[in-house]
Amino acid sequence: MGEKELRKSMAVFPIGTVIRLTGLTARQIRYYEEQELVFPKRSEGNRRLFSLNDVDRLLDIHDFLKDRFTMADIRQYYALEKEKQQRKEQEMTDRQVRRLFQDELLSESGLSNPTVNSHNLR
Amino acid sequence: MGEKELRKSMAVFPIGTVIRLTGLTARQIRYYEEQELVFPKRSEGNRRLFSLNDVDRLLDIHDFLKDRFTMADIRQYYALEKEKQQRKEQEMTDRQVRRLFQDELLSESGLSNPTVNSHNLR
DNA sequence: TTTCCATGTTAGAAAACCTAACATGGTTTG
DNA sequence: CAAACCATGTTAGGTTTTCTAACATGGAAA
Repeated sequence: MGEKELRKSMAVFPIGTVIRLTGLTARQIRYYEEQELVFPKRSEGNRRLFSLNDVDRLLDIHDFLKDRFTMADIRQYYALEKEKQQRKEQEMTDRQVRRLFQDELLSESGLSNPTVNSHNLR
Repeated sequence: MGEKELRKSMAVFPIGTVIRLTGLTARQIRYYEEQELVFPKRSEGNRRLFSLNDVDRLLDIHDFLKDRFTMADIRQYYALEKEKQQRKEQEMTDRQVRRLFQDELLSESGLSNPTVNSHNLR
């Protein structure tokens, strides 16, 4: 995860800030969490902490609702999105594994400097 | 001001978040404000609200202090920065005024379509 | 040494947030 | 239609967070 995505996923906003940022009410935000559509972290004292991604998602949820989708619909939508994302990530690691394997072959066959593997470079 | 700078100057973080983000103590943060080095906004209920720019500045201030600069030094430094910035902005508006003036001349002399001024294009 | 400077600590009050419960006005659904 | 459901409003009582103000402290400067 890059620096930018990391910043966007940092849980830093208490609910009051999110209310100002989104125009939603506390009730709505808490209900969306109860419905497992967003997953804010918690402070030591149990106060909700939202990330920028959470804020985006809250706005998306509200748009869906305005378009007369139900919470269950939205939950399912995000479940599918998550699966897609996970397949993508699996593809990435598969590719990395193949690359590692290839490196091994190269170094063992003596075609490459045996003390240096390409995936260690940079 | 572009969209990005606008986001960075939005006062959205309560002090607790800033504490987590910077590692500074509440005492330090409040003292830096008392010394007029940062200027957080206030919520309706009088709680401090910081922007990302404020967070950056707090970290900078702390670095200056670690380098044994005094608050007065830092205050002066930022005063100079501000002047520089203001001169720059004045330059910009001067340039705009000259351009507007030029446009007027052109349109009145009939060299340009009188119903369209170039600074209105795009 | 005395003073100053940046920060720690404490106390009491107010704001913000928490959960849980009940209320309500539109949908669906039987 | 009546009953059930859904998204949201409202209220109450309790906890956490933040506020200001004041006094304490250790190291640097005068």
